[in-house]
Amino acid sequence: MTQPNKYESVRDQVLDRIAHLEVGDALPPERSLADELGVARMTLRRALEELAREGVLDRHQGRGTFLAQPKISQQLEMTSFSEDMRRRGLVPGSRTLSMQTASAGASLGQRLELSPRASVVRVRRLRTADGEPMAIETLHVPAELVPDLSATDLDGASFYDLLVERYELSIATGHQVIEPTVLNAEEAEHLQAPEHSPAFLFERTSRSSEGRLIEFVRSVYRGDRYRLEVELHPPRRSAAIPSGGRRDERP
Amino acid sequence: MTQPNKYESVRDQVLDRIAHLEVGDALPPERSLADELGVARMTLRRALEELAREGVLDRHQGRGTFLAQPKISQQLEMTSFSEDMRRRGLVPGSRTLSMQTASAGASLGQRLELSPRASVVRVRRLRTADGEPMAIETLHVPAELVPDLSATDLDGASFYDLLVERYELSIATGHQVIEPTVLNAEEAEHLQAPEHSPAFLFERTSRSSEGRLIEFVRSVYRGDRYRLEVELHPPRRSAAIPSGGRRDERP
DNA sequence: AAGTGGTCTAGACCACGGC
DNA sequence: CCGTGGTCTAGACCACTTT
Repeated sequence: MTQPNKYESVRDQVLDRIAHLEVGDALPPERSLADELGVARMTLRRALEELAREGVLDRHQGRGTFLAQPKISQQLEMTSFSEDMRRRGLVPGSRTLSMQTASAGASLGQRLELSPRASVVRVRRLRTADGEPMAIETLHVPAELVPDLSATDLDGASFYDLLVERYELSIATGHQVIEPTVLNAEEAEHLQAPEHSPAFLFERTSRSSEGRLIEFVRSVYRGDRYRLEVELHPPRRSAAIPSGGRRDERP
Repeated sequence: MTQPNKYESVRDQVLDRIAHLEVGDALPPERSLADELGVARMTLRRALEELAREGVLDRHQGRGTFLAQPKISQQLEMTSFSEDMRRRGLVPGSRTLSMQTASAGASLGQRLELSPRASVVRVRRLRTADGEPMAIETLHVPAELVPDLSATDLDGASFYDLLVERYELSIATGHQVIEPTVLNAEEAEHLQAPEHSPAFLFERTSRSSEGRLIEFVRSVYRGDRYRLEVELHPPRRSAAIPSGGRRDERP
């Protein structure tokens, strides 16, 4: 039991416990399952809530809890390109276009919360899916975080895996801005798509669990091969800006 | 007390209770606040968790709970255009471009889970923010759900509010596909933006809590005025597809 | 050491679905 | 009616931050 919180380990125990079930099968009732796992029902429920939120389980009051159909649109999570492609049933690949180390400069320094004189590694990669060009990714990382990083390290590999395995850095949270754009001539050439054709522009900054800024990534994705799908959640009532205004009042 | 769940009313009471606070101010400790509101601490915590998830509060173990800076990036929730614009600090508006009722036809019938012969209301609206064109929205609703809907009903109003107030329909969940696109000549004219300039294409289907399909909406947003911001959450460990694979095992 | 939020417990009752 | 998940309670202890 290396997890600090019991409900996390309970979550994993539940996953083991239901590994042999088919989609649509019912789980044991909460009371029995809690008993079986030796935890309070509230603790089990916390684990089940997380699994339901992740889309693994469907819960219905009065009926029971069931193994859900695996979801495809678990999008906009903090996944790497590689993981994202695998979820879409494609084989991810990578070809490094350029790599250099230089001082951050004003604007990049600000984004990475570094001194403008700090050294930053900039890697430009063509990302492929099933061998076809999918995106151009420009990665910026503080040089001190990734000593001895070489271009071949990144060929065909997941940067996030490399961070964990070699530099013991793991990314915990991120902030991403998404805009529509069109391909310029150079991007179009790399991506083997028409110039001016629609594309996504993603700008992501990622932090470690300690809050340290680890990367700034700018990615351009072909609009004809890549799209986002999201499940929209229940409208959070008035919420959000509690500025004196009236809350919703029911008659 | 018209809310069925106590934690919902507690949530609203907390919002009232903190309405006069400035950003960064501390809330009373959970124990006192629970006492004051006459509920168990667990119930109060459920309300506080929701408010923290919505971005209204920041909570820090050992320090306290604080009124958060209003967030801009609460994106990709199931909000209406009107609500979305308000959150961005803009004044939403609407001008109905066209409205007609016709039979669904094959493809639209499929999307709306209707017979191809079923009657569907199609409304095209120009959506504005601070008076400037922001998006073109094409809404499709089964006609039987919205008897006597007229074009003026929708001028300047939120369709979702109208659904609730007049038709007693409320939207619970949705599925949205997001693609980059470019404006065609007609869209460009309505949106007062250059032809071929980047734009977002959203296609959304929404359901009531009973699972009934209520609407299919196709929206084109100006890429120079609208962008998405998302907070990326921790990578859900192996999860999601519980197909016999090993869960993460720590030594 | 004191005070905060975070977790966990054991049990009660409620709301809903199916028999 | 019974069994299910959903809510709520009162209290305990833990982990973290500040004094």
